[in-house]
Amino acid sequence: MSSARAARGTQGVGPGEERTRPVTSGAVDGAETVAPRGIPDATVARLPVYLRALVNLAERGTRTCSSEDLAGAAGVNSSKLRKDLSYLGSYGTRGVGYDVEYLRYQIAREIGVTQDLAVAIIGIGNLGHALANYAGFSSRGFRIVALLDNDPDRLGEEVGAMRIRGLDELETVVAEEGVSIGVLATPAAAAQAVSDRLVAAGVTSILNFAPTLVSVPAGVDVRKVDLSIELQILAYHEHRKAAGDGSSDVHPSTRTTVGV
Amino acid sequence: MSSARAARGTQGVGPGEERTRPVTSGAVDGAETVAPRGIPDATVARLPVYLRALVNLAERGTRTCSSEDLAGAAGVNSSKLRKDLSYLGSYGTRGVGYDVEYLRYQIAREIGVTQDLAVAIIGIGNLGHALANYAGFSSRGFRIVALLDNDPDRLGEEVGAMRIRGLDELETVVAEEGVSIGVLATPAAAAQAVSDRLVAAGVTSILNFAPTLVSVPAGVDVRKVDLSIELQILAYHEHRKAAGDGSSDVHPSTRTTVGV
DNA sequence: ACGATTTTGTTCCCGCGTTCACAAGCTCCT
DNA sequence: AGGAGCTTGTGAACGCGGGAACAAAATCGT
Ligand SMILES: NC(=O)c1ccc[n+]([C@@H]2O[C@H](COP(=O)([O-])OP(=O)(O)OC[C@H]3O[C@@H](n4cnc5c(N)ncnc54)[C@H](O)[C@@H]3O)[C@@H](O)[C@H]2O)c1
Ligand SMILES: NC(=O)c1ccc[n+]([C@@H]2O[C@H](COP(=O)([O-])OP(=O)(O)OC[C@H]3O[C@@H](n4cnc5c(N)ncnc54)[C@H](O)[C@@H]3O)[C@@H](O)[C@H]2O)c1
Repeated sequence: MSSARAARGTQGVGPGEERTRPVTSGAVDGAETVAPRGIPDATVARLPVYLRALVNLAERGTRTCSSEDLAGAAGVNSSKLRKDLSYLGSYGTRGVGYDVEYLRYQIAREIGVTQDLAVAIIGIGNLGHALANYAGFSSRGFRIVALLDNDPDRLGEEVGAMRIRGLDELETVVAEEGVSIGVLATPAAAAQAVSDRLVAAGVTSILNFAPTLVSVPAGVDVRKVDLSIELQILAYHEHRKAAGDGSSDVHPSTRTTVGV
Repeated sequence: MSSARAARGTQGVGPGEERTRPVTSGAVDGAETVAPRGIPDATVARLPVYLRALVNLAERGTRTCSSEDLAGAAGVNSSKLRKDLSYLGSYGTRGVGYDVEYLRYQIAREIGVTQDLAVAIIGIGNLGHALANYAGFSSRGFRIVALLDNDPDRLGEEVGAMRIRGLDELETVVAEEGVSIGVLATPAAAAQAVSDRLVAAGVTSILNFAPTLVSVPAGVDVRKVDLSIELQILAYHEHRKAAGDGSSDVHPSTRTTVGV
């Protein structure tokens, strides 16, 4: 309880969350420098990208890399990368670059995936099956400890190396396995109710695939993955590309650097 | 050479794209007022949310709604909602609110989902199956016209109401069905190559589920959905919640219900 | 030993996005 | 008819994030 952070989770797509850090530019006098703890949300969202890029580099045998290299691998501006990393500390060496292994560890530690977090998936239908079978989670700091569904026909079914259990075991599983993240893959109509039970059982992070808003108390984070919305955003641009051909926007011809 | 510098699509998670509209303060004199066409990316990302909320309201029989109502249903600030809608035009009535049906149509038209867009899914494994079986896409402006895979064992397999076809049919399908959006659900190693073929065949929008960057020429949009990254972002906050319990700020001013 | 070179960490600035606050406009009641 | 009460649409303030530019540090070469 406690930890009444100002209302946090609602959406997840954009960094449109809220307060980032209490830095408060102010500083009337040089007395208080304020604890610099608190990494901007935009940076937090990129750390996993850097982590993955570092893992790839390490697998390829690279020992050190410059911010330029890493930024290229992660698909971001090198200046942004350096600023992001500077929030964690000074883990690079000027004139040399970053030690891949060391930085990898530091980022993993900052994210908190040095030891696996327990994850439960609720709603083992089409999507739930895919998630349960996905090997990528376990290699990235997560341990799927339970698959829950309320359809009697599914109970006991083996998915991956795991058995589907009844929804009535939710509270037990969360407590016994120390589940910290719940993945919602139920129909939209069931999402809020399941979310409420997860929260009541002590889960404080939810990844929601159902196309609906779930309300949670302060202190609980919800991120939403909405594939229809992703497609519709693409549709908008597609639409504009086709229609606005002669209006304002560029030709489909070579306009490499659109920006700036 | 770093070059390449894919103009538009790289990430998809944040609104951290680039140019929003070519407004460019310009207009030395009061002659040209500049075409107001060009909706901010952040707004575009929310339009589908509003659209869904409106559909829900309509199904519930609601005829009109205020910006406050709609904002509540969509989980955003009403002020933001009004400003977002103002980019589309003046579709509300002061003192009354918005006509649900009318606004729904206007947003759908702006997004470009009044007639269905053709979608092809490439890589019909765990995730591809789930996507192919998902009914939610067809009801939201998309028509899945092809399922492609390069595994000979999968060819001909029926998924949903559709047969899996070979990757060699990619170009044919794109041309014949007028595919405008390609969904990448192949392993990461194959993503870039498939993306290249899609683009060469004329596809200008890609939704990428593979945990890797795909580079595309200017004019092609890529949005990335990365579930491991979503989990890791949750992990970060989880981590902080557990560790920073006594470290920082905030009084326990129990602030409930987030969105509403 | 010392300067040239490389690359980080940081500062500064600009522009987008969010939010407040209010004027404009519509409806309804008296 | 006229005013009271809402609700939209927008102008303005402001804070965050992105990117360029620069200063500090470390290595290399001579
Ligand atoms: N399949 C996709 O590709 C896809 C894409 C986008 C969004 N989604 C969303 O993800 C969710 C799951 O999609 P799906 O295709 O897997 O649906 P599905 O119908 O195949 O699976 C839903 C599962 O949830 C179970 N369930 C229902 N109520 C439950 C409850 N109260 N508690 C626990 N389990 C419950 C059902 O028994 C079923 O097994 C839906 O909200 C859907 O809109 C799916
Ligand atoms: N399953 C999940 O829940 C999940 C979660 C996050 C990310 N992903 C990512 O989504 C992608 C698909 O995941 P999955 O679990 O379905 O994997 P999968 O191995 O089950 O399916 C991949 C499919 O792609 C096909 N394929 C391989 N190379 C191909 C090519 N060149 N052209 C066309 N098809 C090809 C394979 O035959 C297979 O059917 C992967 O990149 C994975 O990392 C999956």
